Amino acid sequence: MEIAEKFKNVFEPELLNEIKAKAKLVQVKEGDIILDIGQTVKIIPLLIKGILKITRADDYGKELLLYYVHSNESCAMTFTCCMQQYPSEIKATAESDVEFLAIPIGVMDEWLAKYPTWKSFVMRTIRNRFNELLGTIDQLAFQKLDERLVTYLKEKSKATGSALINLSHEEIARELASSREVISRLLKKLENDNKLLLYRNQIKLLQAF
Amino acid sequence: MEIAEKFKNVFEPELLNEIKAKAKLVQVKEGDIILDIGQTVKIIPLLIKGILKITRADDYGKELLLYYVHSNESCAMTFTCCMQQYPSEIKATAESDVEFLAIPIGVMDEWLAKYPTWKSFVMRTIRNRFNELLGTIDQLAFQKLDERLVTYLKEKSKATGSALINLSHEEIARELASSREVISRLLKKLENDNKLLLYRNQIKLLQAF
DNA sequence: TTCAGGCAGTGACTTTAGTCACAGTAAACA
DNA sequence: TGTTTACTGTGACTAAAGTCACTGCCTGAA
Repeated sequence: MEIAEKFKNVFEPELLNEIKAKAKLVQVKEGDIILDIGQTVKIIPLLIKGILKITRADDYGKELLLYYVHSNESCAMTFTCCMQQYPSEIKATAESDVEFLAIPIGVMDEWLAKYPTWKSFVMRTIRNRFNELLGTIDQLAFQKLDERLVTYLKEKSKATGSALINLSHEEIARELASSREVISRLLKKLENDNKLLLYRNQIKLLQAF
Repeated sequence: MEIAEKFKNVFEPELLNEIKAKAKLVQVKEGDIILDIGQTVKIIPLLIKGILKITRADDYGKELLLYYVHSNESCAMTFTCCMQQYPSEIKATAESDVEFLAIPIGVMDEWLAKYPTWKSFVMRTIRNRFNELLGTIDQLAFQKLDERLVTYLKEKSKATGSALINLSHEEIARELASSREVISRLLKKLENDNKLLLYRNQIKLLQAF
């Protein structure tokens, strides 16, 4: 089994064996919703390939991007939710085709006590997600929409590893909890400032960005 | 030692003994800063009495209230920061006179593996703080300032257990990352709507609130 | 008792963001 | 190929929030 190899520098050998024995490989397609708000957390995902997008939504359809989960990472929310079988407060969508190891929540408790590498993985993950949420809060509280848009595009580009971003203005507005027209205008201003080029469903970031 | 009694329904007896042996009682005055942004976390606080206010600040002085830590609770940030000796991303101020048990971070690791009640306390705390951060994000992303102000006043009242809130408009503006004049106007509107009464450095919430 | 400093109220204005309406254009597909 | 649909651009307006400037008032220290 090649899969657990990805984690061989993260977890101790015994734990890797446990993972091999207990985890199930799951594959989902781009756009699939892994977990929606209100659903009960049933597994802990360990990402092997692809990117998960974690978002938050209000009662009437508005949405907001919180952070991405990359390969070799996991989602802190699931750790803490699963321990006591609480429903999820967030939504996880496959940003690209995704493969992950689904770890049954039952082993969480035991592994935490038994495997130091698991414990520090969990703590590191929680710490990172906390900081990402704080980053999101900073953006919302202290930055204007044009700055948030720039940050968003940079992150998106970094996440996909490309200067070409395939998104409509509508989708961007959605993830920033704003509106399409406003995003269109701000993007146009960035284009006029030679920071990027606009195409239909596509944005190309330039060096100056 | 009476102190650990407060936690006798939360932790197992052995752990209580350890706490008695290793923790140090600390008393601070209203307004004291327990931990500032950038400082290294040296202890885990277990609150016995009073309220801690956790805030976030940007590079140029603007501030934002994140959440309160009440009696019998702790701060999730310190858990995860201390594990790897990272600097704090947040600021903790004593909202009232505060007493807490300072637990040396060294024991964290050991207790997590050894005491199930400690582990679930930690996980519960992390989960609660996550949800509070999500609440803050919701407010910022989806609510207008007048709604945020109302929520803020309600929380404040709940935290202190009183319908009388001793704050200047300036301070409120600060914690909502807004400006004094705007808050003054919104408060005035609430007063006109018979939701509250305004005094110098004091606000009285009415039933209608 | 006076007076300086902190606090509150408010008018006038600017900036930022959101909304409405509509036009033009690219892509999809029948 | 022509038609439909989704995406983009933009003017005009409204709403929300922030800023500036000034006034008056309460209160605590001299």
